[in-house]
Amino acid sequence: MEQRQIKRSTMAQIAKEAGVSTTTVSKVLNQLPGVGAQTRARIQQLIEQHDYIQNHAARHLRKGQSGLIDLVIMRLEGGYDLGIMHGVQDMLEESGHRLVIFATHENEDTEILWLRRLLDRSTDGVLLLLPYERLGIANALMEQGIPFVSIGDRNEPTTAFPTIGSTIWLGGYTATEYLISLGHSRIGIITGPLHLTTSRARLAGYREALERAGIPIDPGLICEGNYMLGDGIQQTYALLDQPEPPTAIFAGNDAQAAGVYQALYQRNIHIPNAMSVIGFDDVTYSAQMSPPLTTIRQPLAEMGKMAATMLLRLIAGQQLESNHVELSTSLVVRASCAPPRPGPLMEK
Amino acid sequence: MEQRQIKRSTMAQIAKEAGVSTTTVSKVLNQLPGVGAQTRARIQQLIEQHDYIQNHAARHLRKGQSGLIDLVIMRLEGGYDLGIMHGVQDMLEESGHRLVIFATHENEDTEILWLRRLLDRSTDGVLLLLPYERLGIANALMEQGIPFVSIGDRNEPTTAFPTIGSTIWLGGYTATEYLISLGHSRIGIITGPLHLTTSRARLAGYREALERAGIPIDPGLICEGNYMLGDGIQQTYALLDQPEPPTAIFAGNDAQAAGVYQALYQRNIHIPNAMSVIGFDDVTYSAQMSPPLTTIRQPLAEMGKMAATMLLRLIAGQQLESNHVELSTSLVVRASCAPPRPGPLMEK
DNA sequence: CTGAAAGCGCTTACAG
DNA sequence: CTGAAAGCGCTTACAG
Repeated sequence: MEQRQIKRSTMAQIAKEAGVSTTTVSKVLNQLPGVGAQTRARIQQLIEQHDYIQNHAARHLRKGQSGLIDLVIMRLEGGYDLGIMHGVQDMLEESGHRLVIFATHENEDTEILWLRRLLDRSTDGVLLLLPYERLGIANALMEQGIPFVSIGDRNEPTTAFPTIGSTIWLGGYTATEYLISLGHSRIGIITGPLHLTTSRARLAGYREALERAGIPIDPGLICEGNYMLGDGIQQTYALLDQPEPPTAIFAGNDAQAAGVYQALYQRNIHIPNAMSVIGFDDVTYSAQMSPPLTTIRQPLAEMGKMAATMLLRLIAGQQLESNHVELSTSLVVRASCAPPRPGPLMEK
Repeated sequence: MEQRQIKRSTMAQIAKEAGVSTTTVSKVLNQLPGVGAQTRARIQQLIEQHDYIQNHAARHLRKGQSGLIDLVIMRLEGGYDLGIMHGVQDMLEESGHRLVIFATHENEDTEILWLRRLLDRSTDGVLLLLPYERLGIANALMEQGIPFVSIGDRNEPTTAFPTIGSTIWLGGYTATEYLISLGHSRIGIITGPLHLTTSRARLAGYREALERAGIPIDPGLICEGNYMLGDGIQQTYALLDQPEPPTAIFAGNDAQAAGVYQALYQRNIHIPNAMSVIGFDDVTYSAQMSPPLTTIRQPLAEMGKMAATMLLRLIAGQQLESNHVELSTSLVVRASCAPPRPGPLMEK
């Protein structure tokens, strides 16, 4: 197929045709003062006629800004990540920046490759959507003086760099309290890796709710998972195989909840009649599960937006009013929870 | 927080320290011949010492290549799109290009905005992941001489530009044949919008399989949908409310299949005991459904890779051996299909 | 209000 | 093998 490269006009051409200098054209293009109304109009017209657009590389070289933001991610999974990304996109669309996606795939080599590429000054700033362990990247960025904001999970309660998150503890509390309000008292919880502050926050919320309700905490009902479908399945089996299994399960995130669903399906246990399930995150597919998942919503899009806003501010050289921001979680009631029902698990 | 911008070294500095011209440094950096072994070594060392990396904007301005590829998408949904994107990413990582994601959100204005931005020469090429109607964009790109490849659905059997897809017809045939092999003869199908070639291809495959098996085609079992969860629900109800409902349902894609699951759950119809369900696409979450969805796999990652490869070739000014490529679909058996069972739908 | 000139940091003929 | 010079297409003090 033919794909001729069409030669686009340059500022010099416009200037020539208009009989002015490129300086003047530049002023018109950038809406700067210091141009006569008539001259401006004439140039404006020419610009439109030519369908002229400033060459990006040239501007970038002069101004030192690429208009690019890197979003670094371990792997695009389509849940949590995607929600954040939507928010980021929305914000950047407004600001006119473009979003470059980079997935590290947990591969140190590609990570280093990316890090090196950063140094060619082709990125104005970075959004970090990485799990805990990889936060060494943050140090590299700080060293290089590249603006960045970190989103989501982390292992330390406090950090030296800007972060955005949500009120996880409250989410854990709310989920548990809701289950209790439905009448449950044996509530299983499948957590994330407990070395993560954010995993422990969920658990702490769970504990708080039980304590407030005067329900004793049974360590047998607390299972550590890994935020993935697979451990959701396994830990559910572990929970079901208890001498006195729970009547409700609180999963650490929605992917894990999908695992809970699968295990329950295998054992032929009806949701929510025989077992209530509540998740965490409220990703796109949560509403698409059967039955639609009741979950704790993290305002992912808003978090992404906020992170982008903070980053943009950093890039502009402004101060952040606060280095750490947490947006509030909320309960989304759908169809996976019901009052506990006496009797064996199997029946409908 | 402090985020000092660190001043990086330039080629000129390296040249000065090495006591050579920038010409020579440039040759070393780009591994060009014409530099003495000793000089080369000395410069190489200096480069490493300085941790020097070429300024991206300057290179871009000189060479006219930005190293950026735009992926244009309607909306990142986390299914089909994401699979393609993974493949694209893999390929671009190899080639050293960076992936810019742009979502149009079905909004004409943002689309035009994006189109205009393309003209600043900041993109080397474009990957189009858009539904049918929006393919007017293709024309704009052709006019501008910007290399691009279109992926997936389309309304015309043939196009003037490069496309990549998969053997949809065969997929439709394979799915239906599998159901028939299980013993089903009343097989419902929920299609995508029938003005799409790719939707009609699925249906044609379905017809072919039934005809081959000598099973008469019942128009009442053919429902037109829209590739979304919602219509999956609705059309399933329509199918169930037939005087003689099907024993198996073939959904146009996996999102729709999730809708089928929901409707079936509502009516308390067991999958696969009382109803078999087969999907199309094999997206990430298909295996996470309860029960895991049997589906027709489109090799999404491979399609993305192939599209990127083709685009890269186009950018390099090479000829494509073929303008249209279709990768093969395949059956992925999981747990949502079983032989039909006589008797009413409700029982377990 | 307008423009000549320098310069952003590279690469690339071209000459020696 | 090596380098001086031009130039990619802009923006920005600065002078008039």
